[in-house]
Amino acid sequence: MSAPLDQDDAPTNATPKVAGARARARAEVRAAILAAAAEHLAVEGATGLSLRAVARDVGMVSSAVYRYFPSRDHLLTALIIDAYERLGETVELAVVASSAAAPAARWVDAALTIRIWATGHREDFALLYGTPVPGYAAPDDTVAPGTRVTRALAAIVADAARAGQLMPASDVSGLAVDPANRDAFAALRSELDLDVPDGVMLWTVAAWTQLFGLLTFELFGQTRNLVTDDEALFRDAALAMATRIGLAD
Amino acid sequence: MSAPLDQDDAPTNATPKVAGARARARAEVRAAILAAAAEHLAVEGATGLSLRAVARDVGMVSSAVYRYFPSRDHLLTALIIDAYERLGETVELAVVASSAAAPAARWVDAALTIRIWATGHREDFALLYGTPVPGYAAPDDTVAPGTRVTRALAAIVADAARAGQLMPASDVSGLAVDPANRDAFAALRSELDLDVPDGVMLWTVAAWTQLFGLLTFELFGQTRNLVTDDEALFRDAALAMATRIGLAD
DNA sequence: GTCTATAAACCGATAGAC
DNA sequence: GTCTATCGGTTTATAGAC
Repeated sequence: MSAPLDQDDAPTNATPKVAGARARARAEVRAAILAAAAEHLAVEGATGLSLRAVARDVGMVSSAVYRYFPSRDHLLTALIIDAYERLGETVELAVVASSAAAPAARWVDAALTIRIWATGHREDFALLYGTPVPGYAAPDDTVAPGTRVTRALAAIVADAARAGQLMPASDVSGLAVDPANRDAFAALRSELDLDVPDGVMLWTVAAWTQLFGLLTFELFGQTRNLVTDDEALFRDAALAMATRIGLAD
Repeated sequence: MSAPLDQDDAPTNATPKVAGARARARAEVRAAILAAAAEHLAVEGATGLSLRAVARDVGMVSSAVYRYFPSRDHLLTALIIDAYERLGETVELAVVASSAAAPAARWVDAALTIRIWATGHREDFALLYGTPVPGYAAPDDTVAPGTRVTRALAAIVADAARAGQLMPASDVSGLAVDPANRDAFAALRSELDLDVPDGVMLWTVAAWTQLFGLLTFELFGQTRNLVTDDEALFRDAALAMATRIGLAD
């Protein structure tokens, strides 16, 4: 551990003359706070995130942080949105990059991309998909960034359908969905440009929950000693679901 | 907000006289502590579980609780084991009770039983399957109770296999599993008396993660506005997985 | 085995000087 | 915008009287 700093701490960039561009400085401090908070997340979890501790790490005093984030919950919200955006962007890039590949391969690739991100950012994964922080209600700002991953996955299925590379088994395309959810599925279909039968949508949703269920089990220790190679199981499961959806390989 | 109390607050039960058969009294106090702790879990989550607050609720002083649980972590462990046992017992009972029914129906029934328990005990579900408590490492005592649910689900597949009511599709029974996990699958097979091909085991594992993934999404708010009737989606997905495994209906 | 009292930390949030 | 100082609360855990 190094001694706490009470001066600027800008390792990569040259320190701007402090009287100069206030706006830029502010953005930098904000980023520094977020970075320190993210580190804290890894150790104490979201519940234990403390503005004071973060301030200490970044070399400020607690009250100064309130100029950047009006409360602990606002800081938490910023962290959540950031994490959603980074994960979403990562998956979107992978999906775009693989657009020439076969749909099933694209699905598996996207799934593995999610897994790599999740295993490399366990604390962020827990923040997004783990137990909600007690007493904290995520504001609506977080919901749009949260859909990026889902949209990216759905785009693979949508692309396949448009390209005629979606060939669901007969017992899938004819699968009936509970009437209670028929309207919701219709809304989802248009929302995601997913011009596929209900059965395919059901399996797509199933595959989606599957991916995150498997990751949750792996990262939260539920598969202790269950399997030797978690990635291999994940890949096998992802491929099985892809072919079940009807994605061509 | 009501004024804080410094006296007993026992709405339903009469306060037991603190003398008498020490051993029984001890067990009762222990149970009272656990009950109060469980209530607390619902509000503050596992991370925020506080021995003092629990002591306050049960009408003791904090130091007295240390006679029953040597530390906060021991209390947490007891809570985890209790929850696992209760869920496990619930599912086991359901599986036994349905032993005369068709395998697919048994699977859906067991799945719905899990869901009912989970939705009725959100905090326990989060404790067992949510984000691990930072700084707390679950001791090995918790792993055996944790397998009860899994075993109960696997028993349905095993029973079906023994009764000749397991008819996996040809693309399932012939499904190859990554060589890295072949030994693990073999161990699992004998551990669970699951005399089925690798492909069926893979789909069983997939279905298992599926159930909990769906529940995690539902209970942790990931399916906000996604679907109208969560139970219906859950049932549809469970049935789809059951038939995919090859369970007869 | 329960109590009082205490140590030694921690927290979010605010007031007001500079 | 950063600082000191502070309010009013929280926690785990222990010492020692009864």
